[in-house]
Amino acid sequence: MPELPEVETVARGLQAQLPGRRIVEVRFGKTDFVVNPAAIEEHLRGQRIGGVRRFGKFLLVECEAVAEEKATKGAEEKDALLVHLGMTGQLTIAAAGAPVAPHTHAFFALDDGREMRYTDVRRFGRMELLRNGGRERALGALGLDPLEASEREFSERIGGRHARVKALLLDQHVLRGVGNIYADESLWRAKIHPMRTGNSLGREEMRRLYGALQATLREAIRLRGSSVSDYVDAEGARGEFQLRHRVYQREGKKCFRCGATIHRAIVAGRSSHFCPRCQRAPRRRRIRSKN
DNA sequence: CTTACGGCCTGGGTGC
DNA sequence: TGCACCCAGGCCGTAA
Repeated sequence: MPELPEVETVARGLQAQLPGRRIVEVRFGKTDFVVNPAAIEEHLRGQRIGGVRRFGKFLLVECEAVAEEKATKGAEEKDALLVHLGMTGQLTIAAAGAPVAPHTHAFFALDDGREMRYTDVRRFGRMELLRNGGRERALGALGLDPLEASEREFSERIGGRHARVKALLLDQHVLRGVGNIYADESLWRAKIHPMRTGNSLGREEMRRLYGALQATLREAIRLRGSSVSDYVDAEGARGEFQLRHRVYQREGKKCFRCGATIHRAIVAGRSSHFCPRCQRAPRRRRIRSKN
């Protein structure tokens, strides 16, 4: 599942390969995950790739018209191809003649004979061309990057909320980039139960969670992400952080810290994995009803 | 406004 | 061999 570390790894891989390359042709297979595919085909053809960046779980492939076409466009914000990998999306670079993996639905032919390809079994991903002002509309509501947020900013965003901490970590409007794997792994490291509410966390717990989240994300980036299903990097290689998972998809196995049995429960509508001994459950759920 | 929840999208894996 | 069912992340509508 591509979350912040996986998307960061893909972005770095593409950034190492794509800047300066010109897109000579765009082709699509299925397009139900693409916003206005015709506009992408027409507009990106001939553009030069400037750079590739990650924003939360989104990839931004920044493009610009080459010199002779610039005059007609004027000086405006750079165009960017926005890509969200969903659950099973893969954005890879391949030789144009290389075998095409099943479920490959987008091809961006480059001027050096290679192709950037988008493969996505489930097609829960998304692709859209962002032009003037589109960036703010598409990304403006997202929260802070957890690796850029200060401990104070983190505390302010989590601490004032009544929602469960698991839901808050997953909420892209609170923090951008955290998904189910890294929420569960961070909560385990910080010894905090996923059903705790944001405003129930003490100063020390908040400090632990902030530190655990950053440490987990940084280590996962270093190991090039978690390959639990389809995730691969821009070169098609799997990550290794799945080998370091302490709770995610370890239901019934022993806690690495205390030996208790890892549990799984639905929290915030998502499978949540935790150690019932290390991560103490809150007293009780508050239940709201009318009278 | 905040929170919780169910449904929808898709198709590989699983279990019978 | 077939087939119903589960599940994943993001988003949206609805209700409290």
